[in-house]
Amino acid sequence: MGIRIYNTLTKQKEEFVPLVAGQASIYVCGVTPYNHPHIGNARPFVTWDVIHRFLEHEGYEVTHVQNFTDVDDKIISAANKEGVAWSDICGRYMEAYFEAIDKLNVRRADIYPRVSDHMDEIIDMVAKLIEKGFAYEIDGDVYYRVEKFEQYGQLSGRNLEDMLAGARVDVDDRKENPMDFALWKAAKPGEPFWDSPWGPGRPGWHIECSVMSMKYLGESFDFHGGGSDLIFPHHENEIAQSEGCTGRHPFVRYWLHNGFITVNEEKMSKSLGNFFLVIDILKHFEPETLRFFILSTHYRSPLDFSDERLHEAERSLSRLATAQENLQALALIPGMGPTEQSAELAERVAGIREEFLNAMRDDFNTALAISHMFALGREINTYYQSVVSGQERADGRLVNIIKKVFAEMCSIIGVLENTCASASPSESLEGSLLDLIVSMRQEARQNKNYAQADSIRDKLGEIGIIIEDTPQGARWKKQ
RNA sequence: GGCGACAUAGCCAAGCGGUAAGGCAGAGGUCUGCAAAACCUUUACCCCCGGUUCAAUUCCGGGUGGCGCCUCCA
Repeated sequence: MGIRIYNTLTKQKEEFVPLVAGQASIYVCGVTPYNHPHIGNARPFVTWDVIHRFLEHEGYEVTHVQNFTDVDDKIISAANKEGVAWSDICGRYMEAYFEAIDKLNVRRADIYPRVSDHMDEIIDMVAKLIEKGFAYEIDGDVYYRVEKFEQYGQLSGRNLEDMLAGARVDVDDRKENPMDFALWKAAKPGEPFWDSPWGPGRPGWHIECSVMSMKYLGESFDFHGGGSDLIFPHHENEIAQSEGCTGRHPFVRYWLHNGFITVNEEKMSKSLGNFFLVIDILKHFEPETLRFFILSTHYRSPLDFSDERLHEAERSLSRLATAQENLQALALIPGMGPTEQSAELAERVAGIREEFLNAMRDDFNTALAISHMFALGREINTYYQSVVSGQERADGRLVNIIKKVFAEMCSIIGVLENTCASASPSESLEGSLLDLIVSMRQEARQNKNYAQADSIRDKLGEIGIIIEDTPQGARWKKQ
């Protein structure tokens, strides 16, 4: 079974056929670094991280490019406000971006191109568009001539007349058509600028992505992603620029757009001021919880954000973490040969794995895939209980298979990946102290001194440590 | 005004032609010294009205409701 993908361009699911067999090229619209990333920003990069991981799992060699729009009005105004150079603002928030994605266990893309490093290529492309008749210069500005590009509106499903009818844009009399958009903007006082054949200025918003995606991935490539608010005008314009320039179609084979994160059912956005910064959420929740929350809904659906939802995600995830703990406990029990039950379980586990993978192959349906992780968790817990209670003997080979499958799922979703690792040095003292306390409590229990045992448990609970008694002794975990 | 997508249990959320996955919360039970965790059982006239079909939550048409894009925005 191949991978099926919903393509915004055709509005339907299509079989993924890469441009080059065995390879997958991805360009994702990244952030404008003028503030810490908010979770609306986090959704595309978590989503694309999973897509990247899954494509690799399926054997594709992935090239993943994600840009930084480091030349922009908002950066300039932030810099002016603080009285620092615009490049300082960019530097600070690009760093913040990387800190956030590292915490969210998002693997790095292969290339992070910046607009300011691609001025020559941008100028070349604008010049070429003028030469081909797709653009014209007025007073140091350069505009794209939308009427010249026949398929304009194809991606967003509109035509020029409709757009004009409902136009809310300020009409600029100098433009040939109100929908014509800027490729190059003449410099205004106090703004950074670059020299060009049309005088000093800076690029319009859309041209950068055409230039940088084609530079690193070629004139035609597989995936282009971003939030659905980018469909129009940004991605529509990218197509017009790129295909107008190269004459090649398609510029992008599969357009993927993620839904928004909302708050009280309204789009989270900086202009509405209802946004939550990743850095702030992580003061109250584990990064893994936020990641799991994002992935527990299909990427195209809207996702309403609230503390309550996050708490739910936390509890759900801990269910999976418990199953993982049980699996690790199982691995420590000396294994014997297979039994009839363990053979059946092995079969069910293989079935769950297939279903998980099929869910991912169906337009990266992480929500469905995760439900199969819960199914596996249930199997693990049941098996663990029957082994621990002596009803069933441990099958070492089976335990290894389950561990492999569970780890495989975790590595695709990008969650519960490092829990096997031993405690970090800073936690090891804490860990051994807790082990000591737990063993003292065990002693009390053995002496039937339940009052003391319960008091220890309660007091640990007050500081956020949960004690669970199991047939093989007590174990502790952080709340 | 133009365009697009969405409406599934108390909440969240998959499915999208053959009468409904999963999670959270709730109820009952098993296990436990007691808990916790886990396991078992339990909770849906799939927004409304038409149509197509042997069969529709799933397709088509029309409503209703909230959402997004058309202006910077992930």
